[in-house]
Amino acid sequence: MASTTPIKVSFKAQMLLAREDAIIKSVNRLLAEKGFEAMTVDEVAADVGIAKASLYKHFPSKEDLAAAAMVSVMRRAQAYLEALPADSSCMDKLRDVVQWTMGLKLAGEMPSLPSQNSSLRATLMGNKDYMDGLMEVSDRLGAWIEAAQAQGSLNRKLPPIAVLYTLYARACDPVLEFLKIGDLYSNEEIIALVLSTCFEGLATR
Amino acid sequence: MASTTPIKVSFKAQMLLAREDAIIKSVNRLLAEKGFEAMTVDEVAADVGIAKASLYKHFPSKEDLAAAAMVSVMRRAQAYLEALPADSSCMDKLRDVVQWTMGLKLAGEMPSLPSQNSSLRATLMGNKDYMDGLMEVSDRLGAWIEAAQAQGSLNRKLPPIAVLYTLYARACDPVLEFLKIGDLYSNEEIIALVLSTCFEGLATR
DNA sequence: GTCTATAGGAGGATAGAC
DNA sequence: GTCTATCCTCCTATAGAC
Repeated sequence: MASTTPIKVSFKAQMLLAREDAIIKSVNRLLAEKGFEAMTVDEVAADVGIAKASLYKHFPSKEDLAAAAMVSVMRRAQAYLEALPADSSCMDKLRDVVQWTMGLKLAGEMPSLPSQNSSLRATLMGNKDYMDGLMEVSDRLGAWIEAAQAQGSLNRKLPPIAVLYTLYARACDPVLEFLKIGDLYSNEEIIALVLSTCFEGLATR
Repeated sequence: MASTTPIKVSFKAQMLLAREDAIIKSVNRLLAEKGFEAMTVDEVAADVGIAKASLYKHFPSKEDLAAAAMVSVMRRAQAYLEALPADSSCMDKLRDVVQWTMGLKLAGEMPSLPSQNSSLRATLMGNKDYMDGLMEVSDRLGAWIEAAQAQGSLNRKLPPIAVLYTLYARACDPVLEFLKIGDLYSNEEIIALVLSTCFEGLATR
């Protein structure tokens, strides 16, 4: 008995995690598709294939569902930052990250949250996993930004915080979806275009 | 009797228009503050100071309220474009327009609509005033973009449509509100920063 | 933890008197 | 056209059986 119990517990815990992963995956996709307000908990339940009440056993509110999706994305971002080649220049790293986030967005894997909803903001701010991830990512990017400025490749006149926000904003840039709807360019071309306007600007160099 | 009737009618019509202007003004402000989904018709009615049912005598739906606000903004944009000095270069005109839209946004006068909501999209698409305004504005900006490219001040490698979208996107750039919340810079400084990153880019020139 | 069924409430829209 | 009062749908969240 004592020898089987740990295995059983571990198995159940694994099932639990697998289900929660499936939930987060659905939430992530639906958030990317329709946004927080338009996404309903019924849809999430239907998409996962479980009853709505079961969802609420895993996550106490719709806001927490969204927060879990954001934590998931943040973890992926951290992993991506970690995996960047150490011999890249800081400027290239910044380019890579922006490119990666835009790829996520175009692939329908970037949750889009209203920056205005207050109950959601409160939940996010109270979520330690999310805030820690956000802080770490911001610190890393901030360090690269300052290094790139010191090296002279990034415009020294721009406050690092403004640069950071500008990079973050590419993850929810409406230009991406507009160009995608226009259907004139491939995802790669769209990313290259927006990446260019972001770093090189609209004006001729 | 016959002599007073036209005056009475005109007066009543003027009152009607004045009230609708007040409604649109409230809608505009609330849309800028909270966005379409978070704004409730009850709030609009309370803000205007009339009953909700009265609102529905003027506008048949919440979507039409938002559309009216967008038409209003579009008219202001058309007037602004019209008033730009004819001797300015096309590049300067584009800069001026973007600067103006960002000023509107920072002043809380730029309605923010979700690009995803389908019923709203349908109403907007079906609104001739809005579509006509959008077309005219786009045509004007498009002409300036192509002229600026021909003249060499705007990057020739960028498709004009991508440039147009990029300029439009400044009207709802989250970087503006983030920097405003940070409270480190004045509105003018924020606008100058974003304008610079938009046209000159993040990389050193 | 999963289900069915339902509470509870917000919010868009309307009825009908004046 | 303005009001009060109400309808009705949708959606978050929960109760309670298994």
